[in-house]
Amino acid sequence: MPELPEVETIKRSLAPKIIGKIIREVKIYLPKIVKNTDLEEFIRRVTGKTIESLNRRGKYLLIGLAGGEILTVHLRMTGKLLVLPRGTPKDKHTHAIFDLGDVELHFNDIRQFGGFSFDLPKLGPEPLEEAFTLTYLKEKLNPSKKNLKAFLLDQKIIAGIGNIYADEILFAAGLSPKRLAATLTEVEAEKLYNAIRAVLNLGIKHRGTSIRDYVDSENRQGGFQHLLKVYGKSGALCIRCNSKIIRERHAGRSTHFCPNCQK
DNA sequence: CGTAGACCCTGGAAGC
DNA sequence: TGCTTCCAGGGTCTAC
Repeated sequence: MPELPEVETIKRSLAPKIIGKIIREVKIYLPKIVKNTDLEEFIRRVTGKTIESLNRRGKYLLIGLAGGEILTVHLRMTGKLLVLPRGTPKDKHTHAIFDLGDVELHFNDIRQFGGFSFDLPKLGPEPLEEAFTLTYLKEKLNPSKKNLKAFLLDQKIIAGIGNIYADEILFAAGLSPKRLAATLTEVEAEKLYNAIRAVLNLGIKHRGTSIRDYVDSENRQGGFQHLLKVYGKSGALCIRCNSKIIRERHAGRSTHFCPNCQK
């Protein structure tokens, strides 16, 4: 579900509520949410640890534990992390509860794709940090054989962009998702670079996009869904040129764009 | 190296 | 009304 702006919003709402708290007990109701580690070992490595930090890398949340270990969380499509009063009963889709004393952290995930790990895969640079430069983007565009949709979704190239923001970025840049990455001109590469930063920053400013399931740690929806220009708009008229927005499948994902003004 | 498709799941919407 | 089909914001694996 959540992409960079949603995970960033969750991080900001969650951090003041959990940093400094001690994980007194962990209950796992669905063992497969613990990835790459034996369940008993996972519980042992987490229990009794103070939460010292909360960071984001791409679409991952990084929970820094006393002693230096980092617990990573990926919410995939429908995962939620909710801070609730002590004793709140679990619901049908609550798969883990972290007892933090006065509050509990509930991991809730309808589709059961998300989970916890002590590993973090290799990811490209953060698009809103200094490491992501126009020069870097051009260096990656040039040899790539992917179309722009697949290029933006590749977490090893840039971390954190998902299906919604990829479509919105390409609209903002005036570029077709079908366009091959290596064919961009200097000017187009710069447009893409600026669109990536502008759209993601705007998404964060509006606290993410809530289309179906996304909420932050206080169960609040985002507001960026009201500002979408192409995602979910197939059949509607393009705000720039009045042509019909279409939907096609690219890179295995539903892709929305204006066939007239996205070149 | 690249991509296309299957897959992990549940549930809501749309089609018949 | 009820049954079926399609669709969903992600990432990983396999096959080619």
